[in-house]
Amino acid sequence: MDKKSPIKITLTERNDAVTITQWVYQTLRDAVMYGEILPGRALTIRELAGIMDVSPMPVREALRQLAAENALEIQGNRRVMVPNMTAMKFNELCEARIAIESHAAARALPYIDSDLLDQLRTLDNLIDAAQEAGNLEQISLLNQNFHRALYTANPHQVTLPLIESLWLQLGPFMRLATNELDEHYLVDRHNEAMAAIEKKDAYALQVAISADIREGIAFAGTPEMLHAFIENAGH
Amino acid sequence: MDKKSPIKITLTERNDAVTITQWVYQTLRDAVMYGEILPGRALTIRELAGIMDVSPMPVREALRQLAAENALEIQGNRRVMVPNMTAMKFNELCEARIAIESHAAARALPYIDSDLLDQLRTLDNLIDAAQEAGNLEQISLLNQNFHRALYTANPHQVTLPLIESLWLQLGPFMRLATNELDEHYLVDRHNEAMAAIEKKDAYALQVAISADIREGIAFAGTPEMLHAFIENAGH
DNA sequence: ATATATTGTTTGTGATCACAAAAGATAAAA
DNA sequence: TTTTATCTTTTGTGATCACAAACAATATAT
Repeated sequence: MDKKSPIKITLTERNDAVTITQWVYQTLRDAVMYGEILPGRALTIRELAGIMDVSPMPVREALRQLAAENALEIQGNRRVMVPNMTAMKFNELCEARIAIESHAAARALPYIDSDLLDQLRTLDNLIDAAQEAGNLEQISLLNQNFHRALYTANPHQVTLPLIESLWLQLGPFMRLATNELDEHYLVDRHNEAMAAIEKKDAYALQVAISADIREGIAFAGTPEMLHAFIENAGH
Repeated sequence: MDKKSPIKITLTERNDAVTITQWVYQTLRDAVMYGEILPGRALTIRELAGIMDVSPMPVREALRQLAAENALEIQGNRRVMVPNMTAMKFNELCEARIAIESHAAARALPYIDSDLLDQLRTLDNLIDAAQEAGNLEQISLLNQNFHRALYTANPHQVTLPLIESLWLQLGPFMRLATNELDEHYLVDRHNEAMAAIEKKDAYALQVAISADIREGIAFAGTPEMLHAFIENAGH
């Protein structure tokens, strides 16, 4: 029955306060972000609807939304899939992250108060703990929370949706690489970021954020490793 | 019958090679970009479907896609509308444009050949002509084409969708201001950009693009004018 | 007159169906 | 074996419908 590799999706608990479309969207988004769907694998509405036990309608809407966020790709054939990755594109995504996120950080700086600083410190401690425990998923989740908390300090911020789109596009391939890593070494750049915040030093903050992003990538594996995964991911 | 102000949307010709959903999407996108829909005005699926003489289904999908691109806002009440603008948010959008587009320009620079340079020159001449003719819509359309052509020179480029999202968010309010301008003065920064390209000077290119964006905003009106429009747009 | 309850209407959501296009499978021809 | 043609199945699209939640308007009570 399965056309190609069977799709295995982690189904989270249905919350009644949320529409079916929203639940389907979140579920598929997580599946993409955590690399549960192979790039190039054709996604059909009815198949997903069957897996998730809903009608095709909410799936249609969720797929379209994810495509608009560049998490999925709709080909001319109307086929939907996780886009294939290339080494060059991966690099562009990383550089885009650095450019936009360091900008977002600098723009948020004037709005950061001591409350938020405490909150960031708490997140940083949680990350340290997750790192000792070697929980990779927890680390990347908490790391996202750290960055999100920083950027959203700016109440007029407009770049977070764009940043989330980049995270979504990188997500599946970060995972592919980190799966193979049993040992990892990560300098804590968050401390540098928080020191910069305390000094209200925008430039130092940008440097710290850039370094954090670059090392998060490096943490995903050596360039050679990453490229091997990326180029073979479609097959 | 009209709940509030009647919605007037420019209906372009239906192309049979395109799905109804795509046509509806493009039509609504243009309507938002050109400020044909008032910010805060509630958009209902059935009303738009009636105006465009299609079933509610394609309208639903188009609205969701535009919302995912931050062109529309879905409130908790499930109401859809063009988001209201504030002076601070407007400023954030402009600064985000500058940060991302100058990055995209620098990343495209190594890929620009003489063919594309000629193409840019042609566009620049068309802009000059439109400027003499005083055709505001033509100017902003050609200006977008100029920027798009530049950024897409990079075949691995990933930021154009993000940039288009920013253009969409700014579009309606650029229009509100420019409507009131009968006289305008615009330095041609595109020449500076092309000079930087010829010299393969990334920094000079970023300066030129930044200046072009800033003056495109200034061209939309004095800050005071703009703010007056923005703050009153919702009422 | 103001606040509260009730009724009728509109709206988004999600399910089902019909249909044409795309993909896959099978048979025929080279 | 490889290509080409024909048939079958699957799939996205778009229309229609049922229903509950949101909204608007009216009536009732304070």
